[in-house]
Amino acid sequence: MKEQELKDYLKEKGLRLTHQRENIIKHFCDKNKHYTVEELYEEMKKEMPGIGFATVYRTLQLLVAAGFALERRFKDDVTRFEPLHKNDHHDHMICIECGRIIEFENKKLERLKDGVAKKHNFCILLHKLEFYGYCEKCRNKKIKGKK
Amino acid sequence: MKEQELKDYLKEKGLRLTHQRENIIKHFCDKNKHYTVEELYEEMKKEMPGIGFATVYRTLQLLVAAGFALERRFKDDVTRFEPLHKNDHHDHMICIECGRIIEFENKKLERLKDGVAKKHNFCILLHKLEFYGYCEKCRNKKIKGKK
DNA sequence: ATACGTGCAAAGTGTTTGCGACAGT
DNA sequence: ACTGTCGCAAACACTTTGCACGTAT
Ligand SMILES: [Mn+2]
Ligand SMILES: [Mn+2]
Ligand SMILES: [Mn+2]
Ligand SMILES: [Mn+2]
Repeated sequence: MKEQELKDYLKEKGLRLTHQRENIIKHFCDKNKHYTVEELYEEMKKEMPGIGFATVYRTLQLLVAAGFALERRFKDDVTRFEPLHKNDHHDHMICIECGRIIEFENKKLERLKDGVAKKHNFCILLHKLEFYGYCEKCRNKKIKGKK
Repeated sequence: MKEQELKDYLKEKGLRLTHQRENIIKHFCDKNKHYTVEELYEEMKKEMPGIGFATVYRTLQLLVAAGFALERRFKDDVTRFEPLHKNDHHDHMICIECGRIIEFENKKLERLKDGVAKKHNFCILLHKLEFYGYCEKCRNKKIKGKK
């Protein structure tokens, strides 16, 4: 379980398991969301009214350093964090109407991407692939609206 | 020629061709670079010592609105602008060592991307594809360094 | 007891804007 | 002359950090 792994990581690094960290981890790690610091901070305040923004901020950095979260930034230029569930890599489609984020993975696309990098003798370490447009729901709404 | 097209655009919109705009356009539009506002501002100061940062900033916005430049943002989170040469679409590989940007286009990748979007009933309007890693030069340097 | 962590507020950074003076038409 | 534009400086919108106090170990 994620929480135990985290505890081990903290111990190994000589870091402490505070109530704040424990609660943040419990709240964050099993979600499937792309949180801004602000968003997570707002949710945490409900459970721990005194918690500080900086604590949430620093705990997210910690989770990234520990390999339990990923930092992302989409077109709105706000830093977001998502819990890393497996060692899965995925890319994103973002609806510019409702903000919905659809995750996808496509092996063929990944292979093709690696091929393109190789063709340019580029040693690819990471990549970013994002689609922006309308999700199914919003596109349907648009079509209806026009009638 | 680009400059004439711009003049026509300005006239059509009731906007003015100032010395600042003229010089910025001359300097920027034929380059093949991805400028931050600051970078272009520094270069423009050499030709027009009194020019203001805000003028460069607003002129770049104007060029984007007019369809003569594209706004981009890579991993360093600074807004960049590149002159739009044809109606070409391209994606980028960015060297995390030297900052070199390699542009590429791959029809197969684009088609595959559209297919993936379609599979998810996502109406794709724009996309971002960036590779980060080492360019050929920097990768070779790294290999030599290790010997 | 000893650091590490917290909450607050301040500082940092790049982006954007209000405004009075200036200049293209 | 009439506006649009300029340069400056201030405002913004986050993100990051310093510090005195609190707390896990
Ligand atoms: Mn991918
Ligand atoms: Mn995701
Ligand atoms: Mn593309
Ligand atoms: Mn480019």
